[in-house]
Amino acid sequence: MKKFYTLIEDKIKKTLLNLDYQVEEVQVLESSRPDLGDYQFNGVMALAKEYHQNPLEIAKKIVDGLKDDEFFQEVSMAGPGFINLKISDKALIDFMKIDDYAYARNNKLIFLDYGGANVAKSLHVGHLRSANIGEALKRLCQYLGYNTIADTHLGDWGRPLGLVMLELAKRNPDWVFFDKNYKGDYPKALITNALLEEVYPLASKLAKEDPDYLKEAQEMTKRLQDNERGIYALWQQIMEVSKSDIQKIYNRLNAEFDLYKGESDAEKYVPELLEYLDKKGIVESSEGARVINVSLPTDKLEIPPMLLIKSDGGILYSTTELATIYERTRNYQLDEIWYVADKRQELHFTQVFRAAYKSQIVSEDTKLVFAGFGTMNGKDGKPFKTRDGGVMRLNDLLSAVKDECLRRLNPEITEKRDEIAEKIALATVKYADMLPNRETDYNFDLEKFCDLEGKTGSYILYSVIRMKSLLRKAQENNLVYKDFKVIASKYDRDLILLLNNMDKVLNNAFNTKSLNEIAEYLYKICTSYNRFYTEHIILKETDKDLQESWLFLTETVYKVCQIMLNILAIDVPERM
RNA sequence: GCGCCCAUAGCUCAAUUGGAUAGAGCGUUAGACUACGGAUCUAAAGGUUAGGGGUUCGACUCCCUUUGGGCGCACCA
Repeated sequence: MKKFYTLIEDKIKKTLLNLDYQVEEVQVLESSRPDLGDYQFNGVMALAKEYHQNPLEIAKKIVDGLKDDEFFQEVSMAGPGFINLKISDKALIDFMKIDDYAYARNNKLIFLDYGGANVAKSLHVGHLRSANIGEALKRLCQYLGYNTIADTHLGDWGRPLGLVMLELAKRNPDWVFFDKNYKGDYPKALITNALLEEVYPLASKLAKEDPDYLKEAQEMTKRLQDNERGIYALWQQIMEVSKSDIQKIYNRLNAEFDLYKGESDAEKYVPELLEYLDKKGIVESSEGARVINVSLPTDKLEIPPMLLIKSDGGILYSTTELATIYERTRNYQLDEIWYVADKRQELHFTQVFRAAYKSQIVSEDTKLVFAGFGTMNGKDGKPFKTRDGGVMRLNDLLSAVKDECLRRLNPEITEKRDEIAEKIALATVKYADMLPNRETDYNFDLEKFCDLEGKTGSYILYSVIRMKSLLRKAQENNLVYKDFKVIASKYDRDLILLLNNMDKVLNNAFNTKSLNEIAEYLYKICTSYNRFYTEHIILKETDKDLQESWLFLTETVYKVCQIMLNILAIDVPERM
């Protein structure tokens, strides 16, 4: 991978070392004052403090050390000691010619846990963020050379299942699943998604209103956890139906998981885990329950203990979560595990992570990372509800946006209209979802998702498709674009500078685990390109060197956009 | 009660983690097509970064404080 910032940073570092300033790392930033330079170096003030010297004198020495380098067109200082750097056209042209956009592979393995769907419940818009962010992070890791494993970790074991089965039992008391003494085979095909979608919300509501109903649900949950034969058979049928529905929607979202494991898989490891923990001697009794104390002496505020076993002997979310880590670290040699979940779960994960380290289920050099995202709220602060009061399903959202895309689609396109509209809709939804900062709370607004103009996924696709179309026409006219020769205008130059940010953007995104920087970057490239595009009539240009350079630049921009879109898991249709 | 997070243009969001003049989209207003795709492009208006104090060369960012919101605090997931 070619790295433009590293080139500049190395030059500055070398200069500083020559001047006897001991620095580990030098950071150059894109200039906030384009009138003064392309890049800025702000480290002088810090050096002045460290070495008790006048910052302006240090800045002067650095400028003197750099200004003869033909890499720079201009090096100057300003204000309290900012260094402004303007790159020479020759350096930019040389860098443009380098065709190296791949990262070296490394042998690190990152496990990503995202999606977090619950079975027996159709995916709704609240599930969007985890799937989008998680999938994009996974692809980002892969692009940067890491190995990855993705698991959606289905919620398939706890009380929700107890609730569903209780309601089914109330409606069908004569079903043999519920007969403890029944020894025969169980009937098939009793469960449908429509049934589950009706039953689950109802049972959930009843449990909130009626303590007795809740108690019965707890008993049902316990029967499942105790592996009662009929209950387990019914559970399997629910799983089968629900899982395929969930997979369908994740496929629609381009979320590709290596594993569709769930809490039920981790549950098998619970007895082994409990034995392990007992041997470690870190499990304590508290009010009839079994807990792990996870507070540390260094804590400013107290972290409450992690609840391992309920007083009725049942297990909990935290227990299966810990068992999941136990399972994963035994099956794979992991360097990091990333959790992409609503940030309200932060305390829970803090407890689980600490318990995992304390019990040495994971070693200290395995990084457990919680990448929390902001909560999705409705337009009026209410949680994303449609008019009828229900939660909007993900499929309905996608279909609504797709309708809008179809309505808008170029009427001259007669083939594959549905497929194209689907891709544009997905791009629009995904882009809108990934544009805000990962940690900020999110206002769900259907109208906003249906907007296809301005800073949207649809705009990005339009721009990229237009680039492709231009390149196709150039090929049809037998125009070659094998080399980059001249920078003709500020539009060309701005675009080139933007392209040079790529490595920096990807690494920032990786370090902060947020995609908005990539989404933002894509938009910047597209607007910059569209400006360039309207300024130059490329196919009509008579200066052949100029024309070739413009086409070469177009192809490079196209290539970079494709890489970014691929990371965000957005597909580009041929036309739109 | 204890604690965490948030408050930026009319609306929805950014701000390279302490850098120079706080940026985008939508909306509003005014413009651009006998040329490569108008889902485009060019402009304008819009800000005491909730209020107050502090830290320093420099604060949307860090500290204190007031107000207003959201969230989490063991047998739910």
